[in-house]
Amino acid sequence: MLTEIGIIEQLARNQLERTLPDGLKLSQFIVLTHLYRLGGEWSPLRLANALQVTKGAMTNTLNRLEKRGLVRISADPDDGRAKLVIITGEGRDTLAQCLEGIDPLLEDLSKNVSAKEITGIIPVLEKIRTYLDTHR
Amino acid sequence: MLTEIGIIEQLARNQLERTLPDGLKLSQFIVLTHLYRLGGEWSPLRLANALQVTKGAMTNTLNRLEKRGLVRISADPDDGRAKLVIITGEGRDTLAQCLEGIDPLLEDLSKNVSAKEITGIIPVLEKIRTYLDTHR
DNA sequence: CTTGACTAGTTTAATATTAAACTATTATAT
DNA sequence: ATATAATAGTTTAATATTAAACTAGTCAAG
Repeated sequence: MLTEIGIIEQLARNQLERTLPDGLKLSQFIVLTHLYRLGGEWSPLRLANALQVTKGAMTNTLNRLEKRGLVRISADPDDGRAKLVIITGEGRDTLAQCLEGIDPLLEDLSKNVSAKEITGIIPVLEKIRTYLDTHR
Repeated sequence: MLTEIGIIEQLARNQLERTLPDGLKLSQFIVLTHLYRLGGEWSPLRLANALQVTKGAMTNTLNRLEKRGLVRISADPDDGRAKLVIITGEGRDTLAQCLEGIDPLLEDLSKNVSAKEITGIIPVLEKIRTYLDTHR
């Protein structure tokens, strides 16, 4: 089962990456999606933990997103060690553009796998994720 | 849903990698598992396609496995360009040892997610995989 | 046969990621 | 208050991966 999940992840990653605009990496897209969906200001460390990468990787990803103007990074006024990251208007626009590219893929997928099947597996996936998340 | 799958993949990858013996990478473990489960001789290219990595990555992985004596690589007698890869006895032993390390993880998982739930999602995962596999 | 297109595998340069060392802050315990 | 531990983020060195160039072998058309 985990092998299956691994292969799906790689296939999906490859196809997604192909639809992203000029050099936006999947890691950057994921951070952008996260900031957009959950909203608010996130510290780099919280992002790294939520998305399961190291702090160093997050430093790199955030710097690239900031250079593109897709996120704004500021000092945390309450903690001199920390920073706060928030998605910019341009970031939201770019994300919307990405999602447009992805839509046809999901449309196509939904012709082969019913919405019912998808919604059926999500709770189980969440359970597995939660388990893995709390037992590491 | 794909985000969920992505995070599961990363969590599982991290935990699996921790159980593997001295410096055996997940990529190497996956190749070994594939060769063991499906048996027979596989060309590097077939392996690369089956496991969704580039030929270059497979060259690297196979060289490392060969140096450890876990696979044997020979020239394909029927095609001067090709090679054939097969798992060795030592490879099988090492794999068995890896699986022993993983067993407790799966045991633990099965306490939180029922076998029924797992077997329920597998056909859907396979469907998604097959779809992604044939539409790229 | 010979040429040209294709295929299998390797190599190269660029990039992403990791673990670990490091810097700078904050929290805690006495 | 002060020393120690813990935390947030960056940097570094090592490694894996990728796309693309490259080498060598095969196939197919004429």
